[in-house]
Amino acid sequence: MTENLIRSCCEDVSFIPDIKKTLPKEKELVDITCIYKALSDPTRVKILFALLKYEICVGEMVNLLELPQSHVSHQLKILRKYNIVTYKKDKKMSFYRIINPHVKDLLQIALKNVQCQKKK
Amino acid sequence: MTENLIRSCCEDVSFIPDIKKTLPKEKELVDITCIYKALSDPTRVKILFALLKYEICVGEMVNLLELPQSHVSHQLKILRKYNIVTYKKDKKMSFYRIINPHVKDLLQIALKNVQCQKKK
DNA sequence: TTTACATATGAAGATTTTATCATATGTTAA
DNA sequence: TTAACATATGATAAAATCTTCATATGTAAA
Repeated sequence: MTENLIRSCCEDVSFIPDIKKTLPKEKELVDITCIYKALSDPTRVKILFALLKYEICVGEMVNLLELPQSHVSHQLKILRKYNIVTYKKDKKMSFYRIINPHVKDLLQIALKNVQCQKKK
Repeated sequence: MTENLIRSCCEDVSFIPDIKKTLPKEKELVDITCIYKALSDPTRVKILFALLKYEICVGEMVNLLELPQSHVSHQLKILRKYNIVTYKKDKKMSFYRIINPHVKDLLQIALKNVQCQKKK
């Protein structure tokens, strides 16, 4: 990570406007953090790991997670809000699946990150 | 995302224990969410985008972000807590850089995600 | 049309996170 | 040693999030 970093210097702040230009704008920054917020809860991450392989209905998630049904539904609502999952109704049940194409990569990187840090 | 998903069925819950085995354990789930928590604030993400290219001291970040110095320091403390950045002292100043090897990928994916969603 | 089942939502307290002010620490220069 | 500067920390109020209970909605079977 350390290669070729440009070292700034407090005496010369002239390049600060240049850095500013390269950075994402406020609106974009907030949007970027949305996906991280969506993934920063263990219940939601567990749901998503399951949904990587399976299309699962709410009742099964409740079994899987051993949490109150309302809690699971609320977490699913959050995942829907951020456009990470969608669902289709079949009889009385709602079957969920992932629609965001980047979630899988994000999950895998975070998992690798944990396993990598464990070694130290 | 939809290809080859195994469709579960509430009548047959026998496979639930099998899914459970494949999922990360509670401790690991919490660890996974840590990196997302670290990245789920716009100020921290902005700092990290800058640190992708530059090694920057706190005073410059204050200039860059136009936020109170204490706020910037607190955010840096959080990034240190999660082992995402480190710093070295030079004269009176602290120069920060990224040490986590996965942050760059995570940032790029989230950025792509935003740009991708904008198109819709 | 009742009844039961599956899921979703509202409300509210507990917890966590964010943002700011005031101040402490540590370093360099006078 | 004192003063000035750069950064870090403590305290705290405000905002957001998590979690649960109670209940609403919607569907299908009796």
